[in-house]
Amino acid sequence: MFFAALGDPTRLAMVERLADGRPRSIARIGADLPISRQAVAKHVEILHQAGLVDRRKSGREVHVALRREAIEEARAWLDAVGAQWDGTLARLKAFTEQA
Amino acid sequence: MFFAALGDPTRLAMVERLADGRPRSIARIGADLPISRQAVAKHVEILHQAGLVDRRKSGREVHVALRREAIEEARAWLDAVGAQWDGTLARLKAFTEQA
DNA sequence: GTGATTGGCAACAATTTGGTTGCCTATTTC
DNA sequence: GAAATAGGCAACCAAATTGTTGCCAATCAC
Repeated sequence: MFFAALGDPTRLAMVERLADGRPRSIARIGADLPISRQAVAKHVEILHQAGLVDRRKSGREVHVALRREAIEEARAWLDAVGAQWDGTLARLKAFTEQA
Repeated sequence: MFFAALGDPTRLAMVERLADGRPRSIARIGADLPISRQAVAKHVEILHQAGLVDRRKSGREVHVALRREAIEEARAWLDAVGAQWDGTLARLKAFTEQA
């Protein structure tokens, strides 16, 4: 799940750092975190399964990059919730049904 | 935490239904869920601690309402991530430091 | 007042999660 | 080639999460 992946503080910090768009190796991601490389690898795996990051192998390293589309998906979900709240969605629905 | 509260599928479903802006009692929220009322109450408590819902006691019932500001906060976070990606944030920072 | 309904509290069980360590292979670097 | 570095795999552990049940108090409906 999407939000679940962002729900862990360690992963949220990872995402925030990757948000500059620059890919990083697993070792590099873990460099400023107080956990083992294996723990970092597990978090990356969870982010990957949630569709939040891409992994590209290059030599002995794996470069992890944030997927921009994933962020936009999450925004779209929140927009939908906000729209429903406004009643905008209901009005839009009425309009499309009429047309 | 914010995203963690949205990370559970049951709670996500609750939020989606509450997104119409209408408060509901705990019993009412649980009516179409396959879990006990006590489990529902626990989920509501988690949503409340995350700042996602308000609770208003009325007689023997507790009315639970989604907090619109919470949704906007989440959107703001995602916007910030997107902005950093664009470099917009970096440019904004350069601007404010110059001023 | 009796009975049903709403919700709180506490104890408990099962599963998931977040972390560790040890060992292995592959790839650089010298 | 030897040593160091990057990462995968598996076993294991502790703590948190998600759910349950039983019981209790308050309130509503008749």
